[in-house]
Amino acid sequence: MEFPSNLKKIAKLSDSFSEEIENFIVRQEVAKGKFLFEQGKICRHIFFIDKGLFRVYYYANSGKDITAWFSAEQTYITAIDSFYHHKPTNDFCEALEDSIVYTIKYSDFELLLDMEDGARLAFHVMYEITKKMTEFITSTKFQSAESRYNALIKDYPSILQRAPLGYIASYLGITQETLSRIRAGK
Amino acid sequence: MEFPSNLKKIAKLSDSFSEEIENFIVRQEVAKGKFLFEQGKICRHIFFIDKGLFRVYYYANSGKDITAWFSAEQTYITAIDSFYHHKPTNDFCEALEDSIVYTIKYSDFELLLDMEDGARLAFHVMYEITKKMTEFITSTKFQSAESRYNALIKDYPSILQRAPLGYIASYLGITQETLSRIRAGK
DNA sequence: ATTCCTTTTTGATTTAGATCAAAAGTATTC
DNA sequence: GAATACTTTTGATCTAAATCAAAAAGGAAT
Repeated sequence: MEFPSNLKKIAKLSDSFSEEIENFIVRQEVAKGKFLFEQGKICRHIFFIDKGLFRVYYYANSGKDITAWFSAEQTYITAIDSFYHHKPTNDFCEALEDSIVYTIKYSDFELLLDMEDGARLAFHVMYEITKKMTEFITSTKFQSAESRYNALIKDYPSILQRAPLGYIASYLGITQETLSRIRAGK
Repeated sequence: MEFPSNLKKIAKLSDSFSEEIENFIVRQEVAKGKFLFEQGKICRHIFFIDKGLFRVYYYANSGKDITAWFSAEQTYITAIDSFYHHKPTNDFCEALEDSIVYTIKYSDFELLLDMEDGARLAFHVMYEITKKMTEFITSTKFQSAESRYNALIKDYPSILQRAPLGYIASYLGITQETLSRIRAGK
């Protein structure tokens, strides 16, 4: 299992704890088009993506669906508010490719929290999520659509081959038409 | 001390741990205009605001300063990447009012992580930060300047009396002129 | 008061990106 | 292959918000 050994290093986990983790983590194959969580339901897991690509999205009041996030290899996804407070989420998380994830369910996560080094894991996971959000927020304020697009393909070059244009556009907060024009070089 | 007793309930901490916390938490008065952290320096604390108001901001390439966050009573602030990895932050955090904060330094935070219930604290703090960010990101995508403004004053009514218009405008990602016109009702 | 300085408002113009609409490409299925 | 659906591009127009500029309104200091 690739995942815990990476984690152990990054989150500075002890040998015993990272062995222990394996008892709680479940490997899961997710076919393209399947969902990790859905609007109206409770998200009961944290997911670590080993392979594949996911899109988190929601429906705006206007009715159109808006991409909140993409998540690919070596990142975490969950609907944090739903996971933590056991309440329905407003988001969908769909596999855009056949994927493999490692999952941990809330009750096991709670057990891990109470173990030695559990805090390091919790903090690490939340840190990674927070960092991604911080970068995104900074990248949107007062940046033109074009520079946001350039920033995306710089640190995520494969996204263009892997996701439809419309999904990418709403992630960037622009319309598909505008994104198409940007790509064409105006 | 008000802070730990709140925290104990919210983050489901044990009696002994929430007593223990008090040994690590330092109360600090921060005069208006003073900084909790600054660009180029390492942010070595997590701050919990008991009273007052802070603005986190950075300088864009254009040279203008942009408000990343406001933080008022009962919220946490830190420069998470700097705090976790001991590297210089890019942000400033300035007190907009005479304020009182509770601080914990990294080395003590590490000690807490290793204690029983430390994970609950870590997860709780990070959860609160993440939640705020998620809401902000959702509120910006495809929302007009006016509705973003309305959303802000709805869950933060006092901000108008407490922060200059220019700071609020850059937080919303709009110019001060536009915000002024929105307030005037066009 | 008067002056100086900061913050906010108002006005005129420009522009990035939305919207509406249709055409062109690319896949998938029969 | 034609027929069907998506997906992406191109075109024309419209609009929200930026930009540039200056006036007004508040505060603080003399």
